[in-house]
Amino acid sequence: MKKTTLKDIATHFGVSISTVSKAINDSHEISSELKLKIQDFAQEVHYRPNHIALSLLKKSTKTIGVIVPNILNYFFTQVFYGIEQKANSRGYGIISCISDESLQKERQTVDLLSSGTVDGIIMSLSEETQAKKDLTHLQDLIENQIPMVMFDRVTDQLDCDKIVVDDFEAGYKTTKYLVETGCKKIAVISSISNSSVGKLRVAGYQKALKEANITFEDRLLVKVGKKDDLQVLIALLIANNDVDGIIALDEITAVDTLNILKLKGVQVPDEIAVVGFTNGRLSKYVSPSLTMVSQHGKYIGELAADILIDRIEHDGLMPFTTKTVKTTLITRESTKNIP
Amino acid sequence: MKKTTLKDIATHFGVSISTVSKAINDSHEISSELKLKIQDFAQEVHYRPNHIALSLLKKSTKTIGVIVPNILNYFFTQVFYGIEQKANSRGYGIISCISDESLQKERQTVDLLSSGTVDGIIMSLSEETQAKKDLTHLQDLIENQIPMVMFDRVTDQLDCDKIVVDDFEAGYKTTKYLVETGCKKIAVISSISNSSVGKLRVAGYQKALKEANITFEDRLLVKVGKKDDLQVLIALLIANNDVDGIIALDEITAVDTLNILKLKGVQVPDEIAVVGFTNGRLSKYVSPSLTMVSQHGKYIGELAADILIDRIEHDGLMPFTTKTVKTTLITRESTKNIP
DNA sequence: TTGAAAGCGCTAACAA
DNA sequence: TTGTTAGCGCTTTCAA
Repeated sequence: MKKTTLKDIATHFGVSISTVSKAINDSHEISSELKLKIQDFAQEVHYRPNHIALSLLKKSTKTIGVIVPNILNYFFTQVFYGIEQKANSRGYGIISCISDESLQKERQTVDLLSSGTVDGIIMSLSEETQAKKDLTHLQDLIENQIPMVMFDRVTDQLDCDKIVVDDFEAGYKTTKYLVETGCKKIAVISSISNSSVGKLRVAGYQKALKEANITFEDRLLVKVGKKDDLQVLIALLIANNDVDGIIALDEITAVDTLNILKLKGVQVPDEIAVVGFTNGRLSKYVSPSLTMVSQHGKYIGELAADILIDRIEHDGLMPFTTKTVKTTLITRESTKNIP
Repeated sequence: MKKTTLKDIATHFGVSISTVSKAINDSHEISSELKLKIQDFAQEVHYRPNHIALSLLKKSTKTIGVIVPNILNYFFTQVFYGIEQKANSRGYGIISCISDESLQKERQTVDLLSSGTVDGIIMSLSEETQAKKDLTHLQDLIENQIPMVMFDRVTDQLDCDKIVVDDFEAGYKTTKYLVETGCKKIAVISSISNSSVGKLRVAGYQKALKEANITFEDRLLVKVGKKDDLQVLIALLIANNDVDGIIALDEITAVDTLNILKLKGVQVPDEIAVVGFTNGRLSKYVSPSLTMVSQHGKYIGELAADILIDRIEHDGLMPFTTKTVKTTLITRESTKNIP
C-alpha cells in the first residue's frame, strides 16, 4: 500500500482533484456533506499531503540547515539542541550536517543545502575554513540570497546575521577573577590558538593583566596542538614553581590539566587555580569540581533559530545584526574565593 | 539575484528547457558546441538543480530521518554522529529530530517525516513511548512502507530492521567480571528500570549471580526516579556495610555514585567496586577512572545507516533482520583486577 | 540535434 | 458548489 495522493482520493469519489484538495483544507467552497466524506476517507487511508510537492509549489521548505563543526563537542551539541527545540516549536524541521572541522566537507554540505533544500542556514565555521580563510562557498550562498546566521565561529568577511559569544569579555572576566582571588602568574592553555574565538579570549586575558599591572609573558601562553603532549607542556609551564593560575580554553584541556596537576601533587586551587571554558558535563563531576565559563549554548541555538526564522518569514531588508551573548563564570572548587 | 532555473538559462540562449536540461546533464543528444556554451553559463551563474523538484520527480529525497530521544546523552550523540558520517558518504542528507523522550513529540516528528520528506527513518524509541507502549504512529509508518531501522530502544511489536545492543550479555558480563574480582554483594542502580534495555541488563545480572551461586536480593536492585535523591538511596543501600560492588546503568549515575561513595569515605574499588554503562567522556576523567561498558555508539549509527540505505536502494523484500552489537567492558581504576 | 508535451503532487485563480 | 487550467522545476519519452 503506497502513499495515497489527492488523485487517488479523487478517483475514489469520482470528483476532481481540486475538489479533494479544497475539501481536505476545509474550504468553505465545498459542501459540508462532501467535505465530511472526503475528510473521513482521508483520515482512514492516512492521507498526508506530500511535503515535497508543497515545498516546490510554495518555494519554501519549512526546514533549516544546520552546520556544526563537531557534534561531539558539548557546546555545539547544546547549540544544536537549542536550534532543534526552537525551530520545531516554530514549525520548522532541521537538516543537520557536521562539517567535521573540514573545509571540504563544509563546502560539500553547503552545496547540498543551497540547492533548494532549506529556507535558511545556521552555521559555525569549521576550523579549517577559519585557518584557510576560504569563504567562497559561503559567499555564493549569500549572493544566492539564502538567509544565514552564523554563530560562535564567525567572520567579518560575510554579510549576514551573527551571534557571537563575548569571548573577549570572557577572557577578561576570567582573568580578572583569578587576579582577585590572589593569582599573580596566570597561564593560558589554548588548543584553539588560531581560531577567532581563541584569540579574543587571549586578548581579554591580556587586557585584564594590564589592568592589574601584570606584564604579559609569552611563555605563559601555551599553545597545544593535536599531537602535543599536554603533560610535557604543563611540566614545562610549572617548572619555575611560580604559576598560580591556569585558564584552559576548552573543557577537555581543563579536565586534563586538572588531572595532570593532581598527578604531580599540585594542590588545586591552593597552589594553582584552574578555570576552563565550556560548562559541559565533565566540569561538575571531577574533583575538585571545575570553575568554568558557560557560553549558554542552548540559548545561542534558540536565538539563532529565532533570528533566522524571523528573517525567512518577515524576510527583511532589515539590516544584519550581530548579537553578543555574554558568558557566565560558574565558580566551583578549582578556584579560590575572592577574599 | 534569485535562484537560476533551467528556464532562465533557456530563455537566455533562446532554446528550450529540455535542451538545457540535456546539455547540463551532458547528454550526447546535444551538440557539443551548444553543450559547452550552456555548461559554461550554468557554471557562471551558479546554477544548481533544484533538489526539491528532483525529489518530486524521482520520488526519492536522498535524505533519511533520524529520531533520537535525547541528544545530550553521549551514546545517542555518538550514534547520531555515526549515522551522519555514513549517510553522508553514501550521498544522503539527514534530517534530525529529537523526541525529547516524549511520545507526543515523537508522534509529531514521525508525522513530519512521513509526508514524503525522507526515504527512510532511523530511530530509537522515546522513554514515554516505551512506557505507554503506544506504537500506532509507527505502525502507520510501516504500513506506508517507509523503510525504518530501529536501534537500541526497540520493540517486538514492529516489523522492521533493528539493531540492539546486547544488553543482556552486557549485564551478565559485567556482573561476572565483578564476581571474578571478588565481589559478593553486587547492587544495581537503575535509572531506566522500565525500559527494555534496563530490564535486559538486570536479567543478565541475575543470570550471572545465579551462575555464581549468589542469590538475588531485591533490595540490591535500586530504582531511581527523576526526583529521587541518589544520595539517600545509596546511604540506604550501603547501610549494612556488605555491598562490595555497584553497577550503575547509565553514565551520570555511575559518576554520581562514585562521588557519593568518595564523599562517604568509601574506598573505590577496595571496599566497593563501581561499573557504569555508556563509555562517554566522563568516565575516564573522574578519579578513580570508571570501568565502563562501551556500547559502540558510532558503530551502531554507521550500521543503522548502512542497513537503511541498503533497504532503500536495493529495496528488498529481504526479510527484516535484527543485528546484535556486543558491548565491550573497558576496565579502569574503579574495579579491582581479576586475581 | 532540438523541442513539445506529459507528469511528479499540490494549490489557486478562474470558469462553469 | 464543483471542475478546469496553469504552474512550481525538473526529466523523459516522443516527435520534428
